[in-house]
Amino acid sequence: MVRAPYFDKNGVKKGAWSREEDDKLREHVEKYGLWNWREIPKFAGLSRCGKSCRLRWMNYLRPDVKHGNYNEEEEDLILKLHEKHGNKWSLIAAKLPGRTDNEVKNYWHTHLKKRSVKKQNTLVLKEKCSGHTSESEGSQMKKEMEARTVVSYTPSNPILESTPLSPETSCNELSNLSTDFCSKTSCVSGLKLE
DNA sequence: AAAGTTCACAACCGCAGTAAC
DNA sequence: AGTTACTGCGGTTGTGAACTT
Repeated sequence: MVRAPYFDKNGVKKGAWSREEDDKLREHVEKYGLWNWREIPKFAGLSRCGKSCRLRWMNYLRPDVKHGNYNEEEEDLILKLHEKHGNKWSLIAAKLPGRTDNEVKNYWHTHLKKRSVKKQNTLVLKEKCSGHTSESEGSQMKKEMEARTVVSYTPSNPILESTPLSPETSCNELSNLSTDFCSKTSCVSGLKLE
């Protein structure tokens, strides 16, 4: 699950942290506090760069950090805050006690992104549908969106790449995905959605 | 059972902001 | 005012586990 430990050309260790390294860092920080991340690894007897130590401490070793087990409240809060602030992970994490920006970011990408995209697409579709009153306009729009789905389905489409599609995926869902991608990328395929 | 694919997440990289000199 | 060093942030990558074919 994590990168295997290795040494770079400068003899600095990288990759997954061992239990022993964690203990050394924790012990040093508890004893002397946080003062200079560049110096801490030297004094703690670690072959790591300061940046790596800082990340390890901030995200996993800090005593107040909790891992996993996100409840619904937290999920909703992340979604709301992301809607409001965008990818300001440190800002979002600050509102969630015990959560780190890295963890929130990972959680959003793996669990909440799909929900967020779907929600946005539903809203966009609702708005568009409410603007088309006649039946012919509605069916015309449906055709248009289905056409966009074909145009937008390329390997470079990040939304589609990140969203698994089953054979049962409806045309509407596909349209939603392409719609979202278009709006996000200023419509690469040249079909603009206003 | 083996091979291929997707998921989950720890860790790295590069950049920007800021403080110190 | 310019340069350097340090820190923090967000994007991205690497890889083992889990799942599917």
